[in-house]
Amino acid sequence: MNKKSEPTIHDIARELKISASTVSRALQNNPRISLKTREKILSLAETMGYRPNSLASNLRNKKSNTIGIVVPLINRHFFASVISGAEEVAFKAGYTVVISQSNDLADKEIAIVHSMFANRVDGLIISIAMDSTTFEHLKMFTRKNIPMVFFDRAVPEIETNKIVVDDFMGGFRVTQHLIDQGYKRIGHMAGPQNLTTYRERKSGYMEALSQNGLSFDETLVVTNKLTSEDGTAAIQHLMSLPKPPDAIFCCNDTTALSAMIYLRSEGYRIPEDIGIVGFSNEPFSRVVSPSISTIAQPAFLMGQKAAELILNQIENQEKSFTTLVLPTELIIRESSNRKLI
Amino acid sequence: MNKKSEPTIHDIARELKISASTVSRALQNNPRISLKTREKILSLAETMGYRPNSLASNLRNKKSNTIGIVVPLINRHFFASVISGAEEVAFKAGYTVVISQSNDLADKEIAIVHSMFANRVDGLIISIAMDSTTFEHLKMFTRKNIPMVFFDRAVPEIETNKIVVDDFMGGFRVTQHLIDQGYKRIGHMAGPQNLTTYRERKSGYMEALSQNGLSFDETLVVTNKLTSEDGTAAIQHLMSLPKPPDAIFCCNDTTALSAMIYLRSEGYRIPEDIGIVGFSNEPFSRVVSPSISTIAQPAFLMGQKAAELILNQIENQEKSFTTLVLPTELIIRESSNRKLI
DNA sequence: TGAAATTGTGCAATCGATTGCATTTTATTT
DNA sequence: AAATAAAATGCAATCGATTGCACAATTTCA
Repeated sequence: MNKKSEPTIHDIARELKISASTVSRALQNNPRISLKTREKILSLAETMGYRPNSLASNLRNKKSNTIGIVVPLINRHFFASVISGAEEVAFKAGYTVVISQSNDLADKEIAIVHSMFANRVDGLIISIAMDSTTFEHLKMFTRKNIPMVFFDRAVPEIETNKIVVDDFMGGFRVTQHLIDQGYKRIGHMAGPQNLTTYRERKSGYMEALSQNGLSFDETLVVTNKLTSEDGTAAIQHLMSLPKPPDAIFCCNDTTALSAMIYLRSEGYRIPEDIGIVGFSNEPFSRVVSPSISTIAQPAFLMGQKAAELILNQIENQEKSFTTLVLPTELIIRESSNRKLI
Repeated sequence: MNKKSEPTIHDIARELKISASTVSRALQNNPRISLKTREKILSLAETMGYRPNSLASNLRNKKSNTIGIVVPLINRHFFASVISGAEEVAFKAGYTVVISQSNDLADKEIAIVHSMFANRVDGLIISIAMDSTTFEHLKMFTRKNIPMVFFDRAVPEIETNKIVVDDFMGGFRVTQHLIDQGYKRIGHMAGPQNLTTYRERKSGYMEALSQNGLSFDETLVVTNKLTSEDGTAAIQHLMSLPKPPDAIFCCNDTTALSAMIYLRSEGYRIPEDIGIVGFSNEPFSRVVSPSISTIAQPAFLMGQKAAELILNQIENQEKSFTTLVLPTELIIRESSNRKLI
């Protein structure tokens, strides 16, 4: 590759017949260097096209100025938004962001986390893989006192910073809304119950039923991985029950959409015959027809907050852990609005 | 932070009363180290919880095993998909990916690129900011022989690897399709003409008109930044013309959607009265109603190819430059399909 | 058994920037 | 002018891993 290696502070020093220390200090605007020398150095650095080598200074300073972000899939609106928010804050603070996706595979997540440690990231922002059941690789980070923030999907048994949305209230609001709309048999498409996120949504759902004197019917709950296909399979199953539901709270918008598509192909009217509510407010939910009622999660904000938390821990030696519960917002759209609020 | 610093090869060496060189070699499975010593070392490394420090080895090897990716906005489906594809390939090859977003601002792009150079990325994958008009920061990379790949938005004057979709054919196909559907006055919402991408789409549009004996009417072309608001403003303008268009080729799906929403609010029927085609195949385009005809760009593939190209240059010292033109696919949906193909 | 060949390890420099402490230079004071 | 204080710069070690070359240990062969 580039044989002609880059100019270093030593090259500058040699040229000016001074020491590398002086050059280093001048470049950092250290007041111990006289204005005259500093200007000479800065100007030569400029003409030589000098660019500091972060690898070297990171090594010496034992600090990489890098934050790692691990998500299940970059190519998902929610995660991309979180990354976007985190990158924005990190960049402004002079940090670089390295990103990897676990594809929801535990093994890949472990490999990623080890690689991030090898790169000595100063902090880790992570939403764990659906598959992950052991967390030794993450405990390693807390043991080594490397700041970490879980977002969206957290590990309860690891004590560290967490940013979640209020999934319980989200599930509760959705269900209450459906009840308010006069739906009587409300089904639920749940996600993997090893993830707090989905457990909480289900709890909120159950609580709302209970508070309204509706009985909880386990047969109306389908648990799957929430892919588009899962959604189709689930809705088929639910509608084939002896007493099918008249409304469904889906744990994400993808399954909500699959359900809608299937229901419409079967001649059901939405929201008149069946009400549908999703979760996450995907970009498409607003524009499909009927538009999908859903819960908005402040993804971009979540990323910003995650980065702020991490930076606070890195730079201010903040030791205590924070759990941030961001509010969710119920967005009522056509798919559940039969009383036309 | 972590006072108790990490175990290093020296710690292992001291413990075993051997030299750090031996440890280093053993960890790399260098055959010069005897099996017995190697096993002793590996086992101790394991129990000490040793993790190599990439910063140090990167410095020594003058190689960061890192690829930089710069996009206008992470939080955009197309870019997120490219990143996702590139990350996948890079990770498999043992590379870390650092990502930044320019927000389409030239200044931020420059800062990012400099920071990536400071971090000594081994290669750069970039889609330039709409705002960028000077490219000194990118020429620096080519001058230093650091592999680079432009994707989607390339800089013609810089000779390096490029991956683009066939924008010309995309524009051509869209227009030909509209003509086939019997539309007579076809308008165009164009993007910033300093970007090849958008110039090519427009050229394709003009060529199709010409090949079909339709005259090109400059007043039917609106050029803007393709935001949702731009789309609304543009469609209002176009429809207020004395002789408004009966079809519009929008340079992205976002503006196509804005246009559709406005047109429907004004009582136009789509596709009967007006045909609309977008570009990029956003996830929402398939599911809105009417669904939006558009051009699919193989974003994930683009990211994979970009990473493969970069890796090939890094690892195989490939010197020649490649330009990859990926095919586009016209997806005919409701918004333009009045003859019901 | 001794010399040559083979195998295994260690020394020390290197990558480029940083920094505590020592030293030199300049300015200030008496 | 000498003494002291203040300011500017340099020396050398350090961060942790790598590697060419030298040296030591072991094996092989005559």
